[in-house]
Amino acid sequence: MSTSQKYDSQKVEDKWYNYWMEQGYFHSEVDDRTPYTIVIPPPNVTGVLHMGHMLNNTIQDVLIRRARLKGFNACWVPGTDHASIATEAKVVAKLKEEGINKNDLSREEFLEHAWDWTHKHGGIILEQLKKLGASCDWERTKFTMDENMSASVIKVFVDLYEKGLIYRGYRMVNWDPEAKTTLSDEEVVYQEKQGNLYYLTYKIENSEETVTIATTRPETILGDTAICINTNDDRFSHLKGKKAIVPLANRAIPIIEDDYVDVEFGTGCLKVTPAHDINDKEIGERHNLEVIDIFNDDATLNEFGLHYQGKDRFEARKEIVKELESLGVLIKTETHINKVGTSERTGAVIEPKLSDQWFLKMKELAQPALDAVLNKEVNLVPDKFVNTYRHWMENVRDWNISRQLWWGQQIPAYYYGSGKNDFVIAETVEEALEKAKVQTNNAELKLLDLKQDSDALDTWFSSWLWPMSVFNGVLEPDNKEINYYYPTNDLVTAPEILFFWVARMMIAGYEYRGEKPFTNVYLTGIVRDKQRRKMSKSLGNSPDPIKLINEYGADGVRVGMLLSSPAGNDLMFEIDLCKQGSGFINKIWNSFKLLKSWEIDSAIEQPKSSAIAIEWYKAKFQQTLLEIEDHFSKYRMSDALMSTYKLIWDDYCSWFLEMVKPNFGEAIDEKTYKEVIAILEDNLKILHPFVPFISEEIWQQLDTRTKEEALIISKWPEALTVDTTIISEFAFASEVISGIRNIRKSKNISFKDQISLQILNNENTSTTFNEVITKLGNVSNLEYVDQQVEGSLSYRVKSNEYFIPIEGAIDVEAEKGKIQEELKYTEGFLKSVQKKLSNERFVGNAPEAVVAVEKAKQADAEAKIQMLKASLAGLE
RNA sequence: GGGCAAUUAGCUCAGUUGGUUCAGAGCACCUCGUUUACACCGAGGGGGUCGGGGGUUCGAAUCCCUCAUUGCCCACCA
Repeated sequence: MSTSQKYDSQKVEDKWYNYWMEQGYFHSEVDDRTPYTIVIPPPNVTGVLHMGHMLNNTIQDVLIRRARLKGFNACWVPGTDHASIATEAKVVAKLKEEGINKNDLSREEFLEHAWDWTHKHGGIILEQLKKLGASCDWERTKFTMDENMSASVIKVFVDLYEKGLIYRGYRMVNWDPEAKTTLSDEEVVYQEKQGNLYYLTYKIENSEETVTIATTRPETILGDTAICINTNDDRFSHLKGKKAIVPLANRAIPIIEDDYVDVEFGTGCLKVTPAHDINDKEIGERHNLEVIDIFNDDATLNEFGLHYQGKDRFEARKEIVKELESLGVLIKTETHINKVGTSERTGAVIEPKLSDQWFLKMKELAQPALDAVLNKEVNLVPDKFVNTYRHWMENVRDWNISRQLWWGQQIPAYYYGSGKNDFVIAETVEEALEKAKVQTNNAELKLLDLKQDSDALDTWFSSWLWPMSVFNGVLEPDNKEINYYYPTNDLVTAPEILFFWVARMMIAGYEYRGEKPFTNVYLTGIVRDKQRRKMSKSLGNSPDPIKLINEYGADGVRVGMLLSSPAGNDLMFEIDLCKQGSGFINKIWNSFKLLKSWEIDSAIEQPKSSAIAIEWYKAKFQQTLLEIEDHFSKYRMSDALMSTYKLIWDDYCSWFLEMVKPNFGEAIDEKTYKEVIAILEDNLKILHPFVPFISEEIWQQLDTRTKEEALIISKWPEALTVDTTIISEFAFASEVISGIRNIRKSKNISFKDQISLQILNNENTSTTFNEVITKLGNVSNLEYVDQQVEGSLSYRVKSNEYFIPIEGAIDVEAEKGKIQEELKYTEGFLKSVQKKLSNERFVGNAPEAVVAVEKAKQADAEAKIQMLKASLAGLE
């Protein structure tokens, strides 16, 4: 074996990923083992991998690989989401580039384009996940518009309708004028925007009087159908029962009274536009007002816009303001900050709009999903999200599930007439026909007489079934896969979609299986740059994950992502993290190179120090493993990684390998070598979830492995409680060695110059201690002497004292100063301890153990003071 | 407007019921060092009155109050 070989991450990673795929290690089938299941949060089918996916999927892969090693039947189901709005927008844009207008296409033609696009770009992101090392069961890859998945959605829709939970309603909804569709409340993002508050004067009919109102949207006066004053506002009581004239439109509208009006805001008078404001709509309903919708679907003004007809709402606003100003109607303009709803997808300003939509009643459905979190049947990690979740669930509102889009599952409502309620709901058009015949009492009805609702369902109405539908658990609720894999174990996703997706999956899970969809929800943070800006394409601050992988290796990037990302905390990503990650990979690789370079000699007897090093490392390993298990059990991934990192770097490389390393030119004894290999193998097992590639590479280089013996399916070491005596003895010894290093350092003694060490008062030491000192003493170029030499440098560890005689160059005064300083500190320390012990209230109230500790401190300090005084005397 | 969380070293964060090991880790920084795996290295080092102020207690980073700042979520005030 060559020792000069450099680690080539790209080559190694491709090699092992292909091997794992070929051997089918990622694939899971129902068997007798306990399942461990994760369903991937399906990325948008036409999306590309970004840093958020990297973090998210790294965590999932760590969990799934660890579960696999722990002997579970690990199943990670991958897939993609059709993402109706996002994908449809992309397809529309692409068609536009080609000079094709969506409106000129039939639904079927458009869908053909959309499928083309999906087939062309779909799955890119899944290929990218493979580069990261994601060990998904690719044979199970699903798409939310697969036939079964869509059929599940339709079945659920019909079922919920029949239960009376889905209804069609004429309601105020969020209208995205760019995508020309409604959005759910969750898809609206409120942004603070600087706007204006315009004060407009309306004339009172048949009078010289006027009334002034304040509005942020002057263009909507064209849709005004009332002026509203507060019932108890005396300032305006004289206007009661009169009518005001809408400027421009010159319509007379009633002046009404309602408690809704805030007398403090603006002028205390409110213009009412029921078609374009949810509050106005409610007032309108209370007062039976006319509703005038002034907008087209793209938010240009319609015929009620008078001479502004056809103009965009914001353009019209500017012009109307000008006209109102010239008419003397606009009497004042104030700046005003208000929150404007925008579309999560297109960014367009949302227009509240009245329209017929499909809704799902949520209150009753949500209850079991709320209870599940409150009684810890489902754990949110970190649990700070429980409050947020509860608040949302307790105030959940009906879900607008219809979208005026084509890309998605079409709503299974079939109209047989033009009346509002002339429809039936059915899974297929044939069934619909039968139902319609019954409903209309018309046996002559034909398929052609039925017209399916043109709307598609909200994307989340398919993804909320994901944990069930990927196992076909909706269409065949009793199939063996769903019974085995469901409920899944962990869900890893972003808190942004806690309501969009997580909550709704729970709702669907309880409704359709009477059971939670997953036990733990790990909510990751948002990946940000160093300036805390969210990483995004538009800001250009997001590195290309694939480039990162090429440069630092997937293992390196995985470590980088996990180094600083506690659950729920945002990750401030910078390239340095990947450097640290690849540095760790390099360290692992080099430690392996060292081991490979050793000559093995079966004739050599095992040195005592090696035996001790092995015993110590095994204990240290177990101790750390317990720590790691604890971190994992609390989903503290960074901590689990850091414990592993330090175990490997500090304990294994810096101490253990130094201890067992044969002297230059010598061979290693066979017994030690075998133990080192065994230790390395255990190391590789616990490293594997974090750094799957390099760990498999080394594992396979160590021995010829059959396909049943690959690291990926080996056995995770069992965490045992061990006697930690040897660990503390070793720590004592390493402190002594550190003392020598310190002196070398402070006296500028080159490593090449051997130094002597004399030990005084060698108490509290053990065989272990002495062996470690001897071995590491060699490494430290140390020689032991028996007698104390005049003018030695000294240092102390516990109550032992160590002297290093150095010819001539000893500054006695400096030595004395050092000791005096230490003495002073120790005396001060002793004083504080004594004070505590002489405090009756402390001794009376503190637990015995605490008092005992203080007493021990006192004794130690007293002993040390004596020793220091003796040293000082020796120097005189 | 309502609610929730946070504030510990230059940065990102640990710190479990107040008390052994309570002021820590990683990174960054500074100094020194090519000795036979690794300069993607080794050995050292500096650095924090635990956001401010009060209180409870023998004892507070930890519990209570208050103020300040930041972040997140929710909400129909024109």
